[in-house]
Amino acid sequence: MAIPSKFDASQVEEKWYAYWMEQNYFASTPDTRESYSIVIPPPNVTGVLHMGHMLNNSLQDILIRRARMKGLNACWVPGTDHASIATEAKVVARLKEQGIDKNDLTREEFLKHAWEWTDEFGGVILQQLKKLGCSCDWDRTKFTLDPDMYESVIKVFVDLYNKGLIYRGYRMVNWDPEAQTTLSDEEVIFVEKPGFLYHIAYQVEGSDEQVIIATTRPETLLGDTAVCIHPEDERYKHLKGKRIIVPIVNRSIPIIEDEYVDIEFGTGCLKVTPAHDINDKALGEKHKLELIDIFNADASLNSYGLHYEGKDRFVVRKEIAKELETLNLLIKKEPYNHNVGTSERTKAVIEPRLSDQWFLKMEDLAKPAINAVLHSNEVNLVPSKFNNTYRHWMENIRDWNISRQLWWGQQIPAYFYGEGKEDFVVAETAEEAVVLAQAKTANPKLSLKDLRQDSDVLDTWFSSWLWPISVFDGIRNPDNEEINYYYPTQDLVTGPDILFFWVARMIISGYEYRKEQPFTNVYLTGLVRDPQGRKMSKQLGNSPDALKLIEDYGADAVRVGLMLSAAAGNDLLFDENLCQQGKNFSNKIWNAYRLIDGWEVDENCAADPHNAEALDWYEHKFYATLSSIEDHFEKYRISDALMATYKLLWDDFCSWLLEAIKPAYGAPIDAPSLVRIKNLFELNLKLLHPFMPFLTEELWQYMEERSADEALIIAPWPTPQRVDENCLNAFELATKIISGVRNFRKERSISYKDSLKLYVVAEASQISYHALIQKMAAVEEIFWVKETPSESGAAFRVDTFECFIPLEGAVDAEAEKAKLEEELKYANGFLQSVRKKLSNDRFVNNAPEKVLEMERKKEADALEKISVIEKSLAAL
RNA sequence: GGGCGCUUAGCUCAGUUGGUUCAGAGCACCUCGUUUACACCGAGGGGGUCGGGGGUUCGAAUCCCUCAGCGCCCACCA
Repeated sequence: MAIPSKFDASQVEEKWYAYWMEQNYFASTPDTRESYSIVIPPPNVTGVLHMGHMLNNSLQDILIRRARMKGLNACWVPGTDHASIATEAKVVARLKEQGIDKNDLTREEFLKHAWEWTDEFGGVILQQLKKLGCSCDWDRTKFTLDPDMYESVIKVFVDLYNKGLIYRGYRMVNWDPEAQTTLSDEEVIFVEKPGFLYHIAYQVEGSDEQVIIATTRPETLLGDTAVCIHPEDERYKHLKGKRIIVPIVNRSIPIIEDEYVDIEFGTGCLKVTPAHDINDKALGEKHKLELIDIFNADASLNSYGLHYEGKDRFVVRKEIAKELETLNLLIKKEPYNHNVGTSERTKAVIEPRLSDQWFLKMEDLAKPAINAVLHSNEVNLVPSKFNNTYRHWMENIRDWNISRQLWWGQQIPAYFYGEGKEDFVVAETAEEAVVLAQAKTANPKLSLKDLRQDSDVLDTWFSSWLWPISVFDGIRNPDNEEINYYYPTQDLVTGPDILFFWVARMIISGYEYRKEQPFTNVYLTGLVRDPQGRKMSKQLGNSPDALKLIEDYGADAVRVGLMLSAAAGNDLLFDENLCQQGKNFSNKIWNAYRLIDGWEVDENCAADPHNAEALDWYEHKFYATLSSIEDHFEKYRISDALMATYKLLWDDFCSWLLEAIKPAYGAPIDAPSLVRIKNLFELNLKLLHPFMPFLTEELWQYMEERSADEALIIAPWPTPQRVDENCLNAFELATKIISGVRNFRKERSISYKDSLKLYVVAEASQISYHALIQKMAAVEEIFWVKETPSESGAAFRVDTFECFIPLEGAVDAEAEKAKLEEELKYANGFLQSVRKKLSNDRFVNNAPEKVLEMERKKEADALEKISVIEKSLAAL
């Protein structure tokens, strides 16, 4: 069967992916082999594939494919995340389009819509991963809201509650007025926004005096319950103990003193609004101030807003400034930039708000997780520079607000039976709750219908932090075969943006629920940016369509393109040219095989010793490169591993080996050489397979008929062999001579069709690969001589060997001379610097013997080179 | 405001404990080439005082100090 002249990626990709699936190569079940497992960072169920997914899933596939070939029981668990706030926002928006208001629906009705949405779009992204070639064990696909996963989350909540680690607190939380839910601190992004610093006059009670306060949020004065000054502030000493009138509302509030106030800032006088500012809240508690919440859930003003009731806070800010102005109370309004917290998901400006929420105490839970990364190295972050970031966050960890005022998610298993703060019980089921409530209230008549389950759901991350355990059912059945076999997993590949959201918390839950790390290595990828260095975003429209890229270049090419510049932790400036480079590489390999495939064999022909020589060399080169590739993989330097493979294939295999053994036009190749080159090509395909699964499987299967257990995807990874360094060095010397001759031709515009004679001042035994030199440099004959011939021609030097090529007339003696003098000058300068070192006593006395030896060798080599050059000069 | 990191060829980056092969790679660039695997190619080539300054050392891209520029994380002062 003749191989097509072009590599048709799309057709090949579909064919082999289907074959791999059919043969169940991706599937894993526990057996006697060592396990190697990866859990996918579950993408949002409604998400679509973007460049970030392409990057980290390519990496995971490379790792898992290599592990599989190494004979490990490789298991890559795929799945999706319910992404409560993001998904709920999308569902709400779609309902709105259909004219349905979420508030008009019951919880059950809403969830029905959400599930419909999930079933419609959910998993699209998993289908897209298949196009990339991802070899996930699809039978294991999980969703964070699957019943078993749900159950695990609830079980953990109850357990942590019973351990006293989960508590309910009336706290200042981050309120997203658009999604109308709280956010964890991590979900709040501070953005610098232009605003104003308003200077407002407050009347001192029972006096004509006015006090000026400075604020960026004048609308909150409606909730002011004190004005605060610094106890040492001379300007305001006389005000101590007095009261002040809040403008517009005309409420009398106390003047309090606290060192919290910065005398330097603004007027040194601070209005205190405990309900709407975290610091003011603290002041309020310290000074026992009244607390006035002036906002509704959507951050419009409530009845405390008086005539502003119902209007949004930003509208009120403007209007109240105007009113103050007409009252002559607005003294000054100066432009002022300040940081404003915004919602990561909805971009809405966050309001600090007091409410009842559920919290998880983190400090003690974090301890083993700190130790694992920073001391015991049970978990390695790659690159390790993230250790510092990790430490800082973990050592200053705050309690985790885990409740969300949403419906899409795991409903908090707390059941209320009364109106009191403590009138609730926590249980896995309502039935258990009844029993608990009866006991707690000492009321045996209390029944199911007296219980009202907390309407909030849990933070999405409260389910994904269990992911490496729950996908193997290790929460519900902590001693099952799967969890014991696959846990801990080996590698986790994800972005540093979710180091705290997800990675740190998984480590925490791992130690809490399995007493050991959830994974050994965390490979943190960089962000994918556009060629200008900007983040890829929908708004900018600078993100290429991932699937279109695969269509245009082929999945293998896109993978190669991404890997080529994806050092761990470094942002990657993605340029489509990288995919082109990947495609070029595909083409190169494809054609290399076409060449081999086209060779006619002469069965009668004995093995050509020159071919054997070159094949021997490549074998050594291959294994030398293999060990460096293994080293790169050990250190998670995936792009280096790929680059080493790339150069091995392109330069060593194609440019040197294939050219070396390529038969002359129309001539056959000897059978033993063909067998060997095919074996070597198979080794190449194995090395390449994790990076370019489709192309390599296609070629592998072209080479010969393979049974199902001989597919490349499960072929054994090459094992390192002893490498003969002398062989590699000798070959390199030969290639330098070849390059020398080629350069000689180039400089003089001598075509390869014109054959040359080459004289080398050396013993024939000092240089190997004579036939190779002749063939690759198009040299008709090599003469091994004691002295440079005196005929007309030109010389060049390779290492310390003088090479000479006779050439009629066309040699410019002056130019030759100038060139030689230039070389001589450089060599002399080099010699001088070496001798200067060697004549320095302090160097000779202090430098290690090894270094001295090298310097002496350098000196000897330089001397030899100088003598060679001088001889040539004399000859001219 | 606190902490961490980065600055090496036009671009993206390697350079492990200071010392052969330390100034490198890929891409881009320049020159030549239709030699039947590949022009998605081949052969050859140019290009950096390793951000500036100072110091330690026999010796610094590598260690220390300082300045400049950039990035990230944390906190969030009205």
